[in-house]
Amino acid sequence: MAAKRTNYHHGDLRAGLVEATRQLVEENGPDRFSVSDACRAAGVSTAAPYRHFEDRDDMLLAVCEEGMDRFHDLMMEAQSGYERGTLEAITALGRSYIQFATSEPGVFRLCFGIAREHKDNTEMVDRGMRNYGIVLSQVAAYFGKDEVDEEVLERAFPLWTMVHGLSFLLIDEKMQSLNLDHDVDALLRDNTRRLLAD
Amino acid sequence: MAAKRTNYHHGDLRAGLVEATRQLVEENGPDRFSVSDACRAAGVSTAAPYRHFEDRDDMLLAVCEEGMDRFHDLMMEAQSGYERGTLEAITALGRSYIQFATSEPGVFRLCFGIAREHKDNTEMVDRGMRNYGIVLSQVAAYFGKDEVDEEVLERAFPLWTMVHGLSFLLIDEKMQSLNLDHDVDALLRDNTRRLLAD
DNA sequence: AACATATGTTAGTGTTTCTAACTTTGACAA
DNA sequence: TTGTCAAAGTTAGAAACACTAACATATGTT
Repeated sequence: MAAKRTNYHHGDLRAGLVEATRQLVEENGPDRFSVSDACRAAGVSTAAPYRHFEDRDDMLLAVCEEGMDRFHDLMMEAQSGYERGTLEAITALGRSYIQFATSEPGVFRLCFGIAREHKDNTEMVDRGMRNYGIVLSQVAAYFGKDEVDEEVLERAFPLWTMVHGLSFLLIDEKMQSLNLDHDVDALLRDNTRRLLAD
Repeated sequence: MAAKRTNYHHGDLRAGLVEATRQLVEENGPDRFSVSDACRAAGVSTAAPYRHFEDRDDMLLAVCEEGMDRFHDLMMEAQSGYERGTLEAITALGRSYIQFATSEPGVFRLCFGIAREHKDNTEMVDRGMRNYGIVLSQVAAYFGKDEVDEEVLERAFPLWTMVHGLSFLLIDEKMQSLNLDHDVDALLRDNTRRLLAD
């Protein structure tokens, strides 16, 4: 993994470190991540990252931002196959949420589980709003509206809570440990329908 | 905070360290917790904890177990005021979930957010099942059954996902950062009703 | 070609987790 | 009452870590 390079300069160390950080977060979990590990993976000294990042948290934040963008693409892709404002389109968005969480739980935890600093970080808040906006827009269409009003906000939020919770229960393997055997896809479909009903 | 003691022996250092750990987890978050901090708070040397705990994770695990028990009491207390198997009783359980999460987010994160090891730990799995069992039992009663069958499992799980997700969104302050203004209690009530409907 | 700047390195400080070896204390048997 | 032992503390130190300061090298501009 440690690409031993011949040049003094790396080329694009920042990107290399972000990728190394992302991989390590997936392998060991966000809290087990160490700057040293990332340096070893990138093949640089332990002081090198500090030319590109403030500190350890800043490296994790970069992975977060990148993750949010990847998640955005995933949602856009997911909704593209369905007619706008349909239950299927909204369910597909939920499925992409769960897919993101289960396919890269480390980054997901980083993005959604260790919020502390994100709240005050415009980079993250903007990306959060951008992503949630996709859902809001679909829910608006579902209710036959072309703008997001109070009712849309009220009806969309429960969907978020549900897929968010389901995602965490999945990556924390609560279903395995409690011996619960649920069909995730059916669950997602039924819950979405029920939460939008009434 | 560091109670300087006069005795060589502490009395009940294990309990003292668990309490110090709990407090620190609340103050700084689980990932910022350090054994050294707990030692300072308890007024002992940094080697002392290792007479009572395997390692750092084991200290956090102890806080977890204690937290699960406290959560159990909270749920029992919450449901006691309502008639068994009613929507109100089930909603009250959800409310206690959210109350636990928001009143001690550090411990909540520890119990539900950093599962890694818990899955293989019978102490935690048993407590998890014990707590979830309270919900299952109420949902069974709601559907007029006196035992937990497949249908009860199917209908109860969505409730867990919903309150679980809501709890995380609350403690991660997503509503604040995205400027969403929802009435949590109303949300809980409506979602519970919708998820049980049909 | 000269220089300023960006981006790397080495060497170090202070903190951390955890272990090894030693010390104190309380409990219990003789 | 006293001797002994185990439990539960201590100090000292190893290894890993985050981060900084001072120095080195490459790169782009003039």
